[in-house]
Amino acid sequence: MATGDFIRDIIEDDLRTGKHAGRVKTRFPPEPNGYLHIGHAKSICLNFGIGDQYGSRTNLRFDDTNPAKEDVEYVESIQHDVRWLGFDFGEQALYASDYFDEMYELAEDLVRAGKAYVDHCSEDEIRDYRGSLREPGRPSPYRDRAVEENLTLLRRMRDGDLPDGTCVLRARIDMSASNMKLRDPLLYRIRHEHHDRTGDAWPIYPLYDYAHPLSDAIEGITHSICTLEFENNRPLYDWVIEHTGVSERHGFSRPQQIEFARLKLDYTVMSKRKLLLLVEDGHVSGWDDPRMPTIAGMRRRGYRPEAIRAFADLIGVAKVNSTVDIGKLEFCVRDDLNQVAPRVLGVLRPLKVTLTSWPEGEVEELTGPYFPADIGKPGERTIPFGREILIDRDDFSLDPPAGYQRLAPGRTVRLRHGYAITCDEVVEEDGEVVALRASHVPDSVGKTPAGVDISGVVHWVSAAHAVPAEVRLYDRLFSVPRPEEGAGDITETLNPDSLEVVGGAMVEPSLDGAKPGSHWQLERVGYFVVDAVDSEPGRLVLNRTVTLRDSWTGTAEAPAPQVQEKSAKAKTRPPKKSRVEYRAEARLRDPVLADRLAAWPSAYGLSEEDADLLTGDRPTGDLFVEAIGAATPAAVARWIVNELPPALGDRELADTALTGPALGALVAAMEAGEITGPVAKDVFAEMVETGADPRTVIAERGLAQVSDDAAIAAIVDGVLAANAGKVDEYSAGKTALFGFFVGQVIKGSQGKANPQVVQRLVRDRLS
RNA sequence: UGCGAGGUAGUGCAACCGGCACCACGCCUGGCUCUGAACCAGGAAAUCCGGGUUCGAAUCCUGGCCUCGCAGCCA
Repeated sequence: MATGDFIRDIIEDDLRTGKHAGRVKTRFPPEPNGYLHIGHAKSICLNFGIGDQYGSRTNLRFDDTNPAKEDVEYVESIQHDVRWLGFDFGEQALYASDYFDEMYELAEDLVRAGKAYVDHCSEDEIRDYRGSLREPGRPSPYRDRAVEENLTLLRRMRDGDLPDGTCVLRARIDMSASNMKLRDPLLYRIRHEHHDRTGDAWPIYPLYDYAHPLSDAIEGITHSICTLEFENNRPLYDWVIEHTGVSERHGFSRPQQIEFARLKLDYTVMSKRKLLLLVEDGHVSGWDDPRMPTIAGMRRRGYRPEAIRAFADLIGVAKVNSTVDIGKLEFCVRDDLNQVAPRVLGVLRPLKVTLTSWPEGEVEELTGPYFPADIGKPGERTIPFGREILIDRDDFSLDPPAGYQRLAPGRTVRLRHGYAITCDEVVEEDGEVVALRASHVPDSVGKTPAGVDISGVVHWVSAAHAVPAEVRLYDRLFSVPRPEEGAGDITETLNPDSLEVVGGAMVEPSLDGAKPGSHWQLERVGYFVVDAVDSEPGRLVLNRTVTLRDSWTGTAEAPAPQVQEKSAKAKTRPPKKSRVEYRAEARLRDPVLADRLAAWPSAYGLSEEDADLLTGDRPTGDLFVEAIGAATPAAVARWIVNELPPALGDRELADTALTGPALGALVAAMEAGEITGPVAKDVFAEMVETGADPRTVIAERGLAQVSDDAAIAAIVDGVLAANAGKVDEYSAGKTALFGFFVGQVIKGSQGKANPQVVQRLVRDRLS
């Protein structure tokens, strides 16, 4: 189920143009400093999904460049989670540290080429020299050190001669770049630190901006997909690959970095730091606490990989930062479990019901299928039934509200898969209902005797046969939708009811000995999983994965309050310099432009706005002047203002073959009605490309406007005949289709049909 | 503030070259039902704002507004 997102669009384009010689290769590059969470799952599904789709194996590569923060515990859990999600990265994961030798060699190359230098500034000095968002940085005093000296120093760094923090290796790019990432970024820092894989071999470690592009290039990655916050790093990514020549060295095309929006979810947090805090401060039982958005937590909660992958599919991939409604995840989980979880009976808070009409000691074996008919799966189990049964307290009401479909005094309900029973008597103690006495309706299993009025269906277990279970009811971790946006500590908004342990639950005997990790639906209650950690023979522990959807609006609890506290970050930014100002400045510098602005509106009948746009630079204005010979100046101006920029793309006017006289001729032809607007745009595109003469193109291709009723009517009839269904919809009131018909006719004429004539004829035919 | 990215129903995501605003979750109605589930049918609900180009603008031009990211020897 390949969804077409913007990344796959890029890949398709690259495949068409042969950019990477037909190869597609992606990677997932986690830093082993925490457990994977649902946000990573989105990225994993994206990268591995693309790999699967294009038949290439996706690399799992650990970005292990900072030994101080990383741990083998995480590399193991990450591999386990990726495999559990259903993805294959081969026998071995890869490691950035495997490329340390080559990275170092390339660093020496950079130094030799004068593109990197060793800087002895302190951390504070480096920050200071870097400047700020508004001021450019200043060169470090060490920036122009001799190549030989840099080389010697770099080798001393590598040899471990220098203590931590004495110096760093920096790329020599541009200290005044407006993109801060380009202000001589750090490549290597000294860290006398033991590394899990390279041991004590290296006292220096590369930084992300250096290690990451090199790792991608070495592995022959074609599309390096990362999150939005790395957009500013892309020029640096490209710089490293270009100036080290690493791709060429390995015989690969250069990888392309593409950024997408990371996943955010309601009612939870996603940053590793905050998750770690929840674990360390004991707000949850560990990384795999079922309330955690970690893969491990969701697994223990009972989410299956299928559900997580479906979720990744559902939310799509885009460049807009957005927060996904956690209900979508729950939908995917239910949708998945609905197909696979056998249905069984269990009561959370038992209320004893004695069936006075049922003989003491008599047990009947009822049977119930594991799946409802629409799932279409086989299997059934027996359910013992006796004089004493247990139902859920929630299924009885002394004073039932309107529409209540459960048990109440005098009412009759169906016991799921069993008899109908009627509540005869309520046993109360201290004003509390402690038990019920009821009678069964004879011969009501599988049928309803005439005259019996059944209020609803209720789940139950036999008191004598049921097995006890500990049930853990999980709910969202936070009580507010955006815990990270509040002013204070995130722990202040933790949901106090995110875990409720129900000790006295009773489930049907078939659940005795259920396998840890197995999924069940307790009918009318929810989906549950047998806890993989705490459940053992003789002690059944069930985690509620997700509730059943509940569409009963009768007494539905009020929806969680939508706390809106967006003011926290609603600081308004000062306005930035607009393009108007740039044009105004240009006119200040160049009196010719200023004169043009002053003179042209009255001289040529231009609007102030068009005049402004035409006089921001010389070439645009020159083009205008050269073009107005044959055509009306205002029309030429409109064309330059509206049609030139999209035709230009990133090019400068001077880089195209477009000339003023040719443009004038085109506009004149259009004004004279010789050609239509759409045709003019096509011709214009070609003029920009090749410098063709518009008259020649029009004549040679026969692009003259068609206004002849008969010719157009023929096309109209053809279009209406080919879209009979749409015509019916139109007659039925869908008038928005009018534009569709007009568009089809104009396309049918290759854009040559006079639009007014088309409109008139379509209108005639349709009425 | 310099630079970069972005703004389509409540939510998420589409609409290649200007021509039917798509789909899904959620919500509301109804149907079916021995799960108030599932399933089926129907419905309400959106192009950030202003101006312009065009027969026609979510899409092109233009002005504005709003949001996010960048000043770690983190990634």
